[in-house]
Amino acid sequence: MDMMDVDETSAPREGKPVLVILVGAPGSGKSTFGEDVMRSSTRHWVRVCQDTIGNGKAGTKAQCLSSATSALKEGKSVFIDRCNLVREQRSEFIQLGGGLQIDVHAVVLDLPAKLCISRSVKRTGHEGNLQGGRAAAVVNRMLQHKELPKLSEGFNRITFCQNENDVKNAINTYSSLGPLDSLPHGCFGQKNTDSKIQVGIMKFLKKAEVPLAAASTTSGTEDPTSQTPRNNSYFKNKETLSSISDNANLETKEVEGQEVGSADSHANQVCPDDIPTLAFPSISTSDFQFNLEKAADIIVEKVAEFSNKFRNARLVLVDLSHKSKILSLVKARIAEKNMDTQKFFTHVGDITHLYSRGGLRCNAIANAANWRLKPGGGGVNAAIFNAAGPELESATKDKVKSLSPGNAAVVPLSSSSPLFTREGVTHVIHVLGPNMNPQRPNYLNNDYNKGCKILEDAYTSLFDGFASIVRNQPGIPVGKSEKVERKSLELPVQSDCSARKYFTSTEQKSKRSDDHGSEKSKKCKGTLDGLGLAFTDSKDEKVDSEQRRTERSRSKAWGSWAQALHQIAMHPEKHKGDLLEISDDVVVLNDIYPKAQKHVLVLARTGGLDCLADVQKEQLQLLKKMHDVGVKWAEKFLTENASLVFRLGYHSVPSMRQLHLHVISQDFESTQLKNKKHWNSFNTAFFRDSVDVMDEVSSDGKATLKDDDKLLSMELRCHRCRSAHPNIPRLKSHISSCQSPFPAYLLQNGRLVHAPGEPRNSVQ
DNA sequence: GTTCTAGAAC
DNA sequence: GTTCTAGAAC
Repeated sequence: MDMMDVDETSAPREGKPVLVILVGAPGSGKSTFGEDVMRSSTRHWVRVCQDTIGNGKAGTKAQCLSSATSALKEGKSVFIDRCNLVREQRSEFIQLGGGLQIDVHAVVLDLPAKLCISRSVKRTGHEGNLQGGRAAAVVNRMLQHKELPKLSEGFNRITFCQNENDVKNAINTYSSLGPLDSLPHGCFGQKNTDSKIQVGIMKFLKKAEVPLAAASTTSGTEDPTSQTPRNNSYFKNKETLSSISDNANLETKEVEGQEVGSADSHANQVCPDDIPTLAFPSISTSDFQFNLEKAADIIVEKVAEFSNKFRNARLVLVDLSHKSKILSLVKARIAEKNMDTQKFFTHVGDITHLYSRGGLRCNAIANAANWRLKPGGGGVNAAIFNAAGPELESATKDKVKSLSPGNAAVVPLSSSSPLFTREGVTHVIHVLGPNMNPQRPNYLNNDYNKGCKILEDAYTSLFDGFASIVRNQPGIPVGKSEKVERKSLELPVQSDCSARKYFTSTEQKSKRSDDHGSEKSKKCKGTLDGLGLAFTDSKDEKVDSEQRRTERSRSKAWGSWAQALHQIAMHPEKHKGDLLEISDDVVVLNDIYPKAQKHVLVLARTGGLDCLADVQKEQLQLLKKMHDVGVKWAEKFLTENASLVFRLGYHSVPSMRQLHLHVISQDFESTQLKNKKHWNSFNTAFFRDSVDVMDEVSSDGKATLKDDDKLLSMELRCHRCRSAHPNIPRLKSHISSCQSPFPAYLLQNGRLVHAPGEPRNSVQ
């Protein structure tokens, strides 16, 4: 504050402003945070507050953006003081900072909801006029939709504060950030679900060492006034590690105290941007003295090429220092070309500690190698060999002896390597670029025609190598392919069993087991082999009946996403871990998008039996078997929860190929039940009760289909009291409390399965 | 089947 | 302004 307005001419070139996006509910203390920092900071700060910017009227995001822009252009650092709880609300501000090539930080005031509410209820004269009783509801609603910021959104640094002490520390950090200082990049202070996932995996791997979700900002670990980023030394791994290991232990205990579910249960927690990631240093620009501008052009060009081919992967250019010239050159080009910063961004940090110190998960890292592929030298090469342990050297030797400029070699990391256990890195890709340093081998004597060509080749080889890792992650799992595929790539354990398999063994097929009963190995084998669906049609199904049926049925075209159940029915042994039961006739599995508390599928294994329309009298026994197995599972679930009620039936027109019986509890309590079609497919005549289907096939040789599209767009009615509701949320809130008995129709013929004596009012 | 998102409905 | 739906893309 005592700092005078710094105009552009007198502002030191290095003293760049910083854009800090405050994230937090009303009452979380955003304004106080800004004010506290401004009170004691030697920087010139501007607080851009949406509540006050409108001069009495409600402010807009656009006003905030323009006000922030002009302050930043004047060299002033800016706090964005609005809730910014969801990603989309933050994105334009991040772009703004990216365009101006300045650091963009998030400070997340993730304090207990109770505290935020009590503060906003109490306060009077709040700028946003949010006070009194209304505040509680608003805060609650906002918090329900909060999306914690991620580095991949484009932040350089994120500080999470979960209690007042964290807030105090963060205020200190920013208060003492002088005009010429900068703060280390990365995630700080987060103890969220990500760490739980990782801990779960590490437990499974039985690794003693549990990675930090991120280096904590708790007092002492961070010195904001330091000009050198804490994570700048490649050679102090051991010391730095032990200095934070106390924290790590504390955190381990804390997290382990919580319920750590199975890997499966985390599937829906996987964040959308947990995708295969390659971190790479700039090739040839340090020791090999390659021209930075030319290198930056090539990096951006090659990244763009890669991104066009691979949508489900991301690349991160990493360098140690904030002052890295190559990073800022590349950053400028990213902004210029408006590149997707989800898929490509820059990161300041140590490439051997991206996850443990920066919260950035990378499956693969690139090494700027020497031609002999030997450890030592210096810089990135020494650091990576050092961090990876002796295994990397031997694995590299096994793979390739030497590297000529412009080439890359993919080396899988042993699961005992600290890079694997601590950072989640499964592969190191060695790259050798062109050399413009007379002191080093293969000196090009400033021939940039050759040099550029070689550097381009080097990046092409690097990205191709990464692509081969991504591609060799086994294919498409049940239902939604991409999500699980991401999951499989995200977690070291899975890569351990799947991706690496590609490199270490070509004889996995001989291992296919036929002991359906054994479930012992399901954790790894199941999930991993389970992902290995190939969509080539199998030859071992009953070809004769297949042909007859395809002739007969009106050859419905099944999309690629509709094949998963068919694949499972044909090759259940490949999916053991995902299945509840396998017999000669049927397979039982949980619906991966359950529409109720309990929702399983009983899948027919007969080839060519795709839907109810394909069913004939010859399948009557099969239908009975499916029904019996379905009832058996319903009864099993009823022993766990007697209040459930089950209904068994088929969709008149299923979305997934391969005849399957739904066994679904009638609470319909599921976040996966999202739209009218979902509801109506289980609660109109479109849903064909199994008992009725069996009766009809028995008497007429075929089931009646109710495939009118109108059924799926019918008004929403409660399945118990038949009351109508305007939309899905209102319907769901109604059914969560509706106690009416089921309609008489459902109470007949055993259409519902419930525990003996339950529900009380369902007596026929 | 899901995801994404424009724009209708409130 | 926000919530919710519905259609397209995959």
